[in-house]
Amino acid sequence: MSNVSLDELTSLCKRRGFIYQGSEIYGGLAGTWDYGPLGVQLKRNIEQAWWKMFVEQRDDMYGLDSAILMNPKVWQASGHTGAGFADPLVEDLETKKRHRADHLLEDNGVENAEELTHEQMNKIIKERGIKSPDGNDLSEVRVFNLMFDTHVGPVRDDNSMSYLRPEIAQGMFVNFKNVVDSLQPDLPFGLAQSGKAFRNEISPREFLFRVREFNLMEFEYFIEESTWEERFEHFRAEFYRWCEVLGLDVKKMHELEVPEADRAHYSKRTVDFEYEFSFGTKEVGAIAYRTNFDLSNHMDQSGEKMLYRPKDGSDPFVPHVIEPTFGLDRMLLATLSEAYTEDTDNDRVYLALPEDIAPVKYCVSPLLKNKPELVARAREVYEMLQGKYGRVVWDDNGNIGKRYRRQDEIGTPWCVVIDFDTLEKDGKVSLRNRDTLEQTRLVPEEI
RNA sequence: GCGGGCGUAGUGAAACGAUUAUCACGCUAGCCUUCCAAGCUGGAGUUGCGGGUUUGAUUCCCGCCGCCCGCACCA
Repeated sequence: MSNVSLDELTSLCKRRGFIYQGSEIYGGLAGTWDYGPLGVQLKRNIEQAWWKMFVEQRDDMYGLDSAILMNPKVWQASGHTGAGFADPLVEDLETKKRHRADHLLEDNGVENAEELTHEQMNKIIKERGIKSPDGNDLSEVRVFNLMFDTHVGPVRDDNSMSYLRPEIAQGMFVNFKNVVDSLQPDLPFGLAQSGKAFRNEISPREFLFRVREFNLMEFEYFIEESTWEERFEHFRAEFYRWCEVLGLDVKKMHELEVPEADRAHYSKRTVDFEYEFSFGTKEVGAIAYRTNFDLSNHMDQSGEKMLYRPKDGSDPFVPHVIEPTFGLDRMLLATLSEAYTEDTDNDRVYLALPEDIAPVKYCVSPLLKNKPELVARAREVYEMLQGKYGRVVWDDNGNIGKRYRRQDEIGTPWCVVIDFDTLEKDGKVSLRNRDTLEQTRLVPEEI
């Protein structure tokens, strides 16, 4: 619909109270954003729509809300303390370009380089005189860990070290046994949760797109191995149904079949779902077939039996997993980009947000502010609508056109105006539609 | 993290080594206004942070923070 620039969108978000830069009065903190009053309402509406569609309206999905801090053994079992999240990097001393040390070694004929320690990598680079792709000397190997570390408890030593979770999936894997024991779900079933995750990105960019603290919504859907392709396709279709809830144009959604070399360490197949942003076509969600990598590893590491026991008495097994992931902030950014509409015919900008997720549902105004009888009736209607469909706001500032423009910019789908005909004729109020500008008249009880 | 550019009200801009930093829109109070940013009269609000040079710094210099572009990275 629109191809709004990030600058314009960022500006509107700030001006109207959707999103502010994190810690702004102290000069900001890169990669963090704060949701203002309208932004948090929009975010919650999206999250709730997701929960409703995928958890409440299905009988095979179970909700969960696990802790952000986890036992560090979780991250060893999941592979996040190794290559990928803790990358060994070297720098070209001339060009200052950075390269993955393990990739460079493999390019130079060293096998399984990612399993080497950094000391071993340094040694090989020195012994064999390995240069950068541009033929220059290299710096020492340094680890760049994408996980934020922290310490749990009063003593700051290696034993107290933990991490802020870089993904929310592990909370569902480690609770697999608990849910099976307490609810005895039949396979297939899913665990769903939404929440914060943290990644210490090298360079945050593009507004809400690449950030250091973000919200994910995802589920782990446990299946029998033989059914994985069928389940994968099911969620692929569901993904598009979800995009419609957000009002996203499916023509702007693109699938990227992630080649093996680029896939996560746990994944046997991954499809990224990308949206055409003004700054490029970028990932907003994905579906990954994680096999039984996670449950198997947790079973090995913890000694707990991560097994599903079929009720027909056949052999227990470790289920496989399909994992659909939705980046909440990225989805929200796509939703705003899509909704942003320049209506030059009417000299206005409005957010064509779907009614279910718009932060404000109704605005109520007296046609004129200086007529007490109009104001009084408008107040009654305002109070009547309060809480009926979510957020309702009152606006009597300036003139009616100004109020419409203001509500347009925050995406309020309906404006209710009380005028003289309301009082003198039939009690009907006007209901103005954000997108069509059309007005209908009806009694307030019919709204 | 590297290289380049940039940082003045909420937004977009202007100006200056020196009196109280300007303008538009927006916001706000009052008047007015019988449905799409009209008008009138008021009001609030700005030099990112820290240091240096200087009689005097928003302006010049340095550091930090942040933003943009490119590279790299991106489970």
